[in-house]
Amino acid sequence: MKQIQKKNEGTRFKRTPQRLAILEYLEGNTSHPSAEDIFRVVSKRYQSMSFATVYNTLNTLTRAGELRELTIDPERKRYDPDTSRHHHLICVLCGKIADIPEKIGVELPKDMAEHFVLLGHHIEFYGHCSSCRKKNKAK
Amino acid sequence: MKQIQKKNEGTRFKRTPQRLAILEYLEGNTSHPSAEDIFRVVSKRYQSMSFATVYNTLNTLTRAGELRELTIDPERKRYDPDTSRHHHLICVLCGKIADIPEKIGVELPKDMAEHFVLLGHHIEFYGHCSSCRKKNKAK
DNA sequence: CATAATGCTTAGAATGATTATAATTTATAT
DNA sequence: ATATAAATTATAATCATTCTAAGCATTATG
Repeated sequence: MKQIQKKNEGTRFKRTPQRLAILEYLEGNTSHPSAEDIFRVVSKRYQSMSFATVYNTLNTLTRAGELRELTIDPERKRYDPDTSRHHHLICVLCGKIADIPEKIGVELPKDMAEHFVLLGHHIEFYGHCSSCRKKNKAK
Repeated sequence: MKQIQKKNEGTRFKRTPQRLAILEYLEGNTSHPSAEDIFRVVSKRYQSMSFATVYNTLNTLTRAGELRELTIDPERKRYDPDTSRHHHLICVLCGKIADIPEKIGVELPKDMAEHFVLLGHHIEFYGHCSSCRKKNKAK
């Protein structure tokens, strides 16, 4: 994300305070926030901030390849400032999403691999996170 | 899907013509249709069919474990009558979604596996399908 | 086979996420 | 300083999905 700020210097990407506030919030953020999550936090500082600005900025960053849109939550888009290849682990109890490094070798079955040009893949792991696991034991 | 029909005999699942038409359409269907896709086809036969009935039925089937809701398309839910564990291959050019059998061994990194109770996983493969590949070559 | 009870269907309204619009404001390069 | 292009804003619009309330149809039962 720091790169975003650098990368966009000297381009026609205007460094408005609203955008900088959104970038600052996203920088290193591993919570996979929705647009609303972002709006809620950032609009506290910039009271004039509009929801539209959040969406505009997220779309601009996504188009620029600086942000990854996640299609994991069926109710809303989530955003991930980590655009490197990695996977996700979803707690089906609390909904938290964690990152998993891409060390996992995965292959398409041969018959399909012959016909399909593979560009990438994404794994969603489902289960119970450690904190929910503990809560359940406590019962 | 045939099982749905059997399975629900004798239960309080009412076998209305609308539901049977939806079940028939879904039976063996590998197109991963959206609610609208289903409505478009099925409402041709049952002209009185309401969109709400499609949603109601899809939700009922999903809750009964007879249908799988896919969170792959960021714009809308897709439905898969194959509820067995398997993965998907998405053509980023035409949007078609194909099934991949679950023969693929995948493991969580050890440090994460220790803390997380893993229930399942789902892989999305992205690339170009054979038909789009041919079209592109033709240019 | 008649009927009650429950569950289903329906149209339309409501909701919630996201995008579009159009006027105003601001960052940036000159 | 200022022009220009681009961003912000409030609001309206759109699209998928859910809710509601009234009437209707399946199913179990007598």
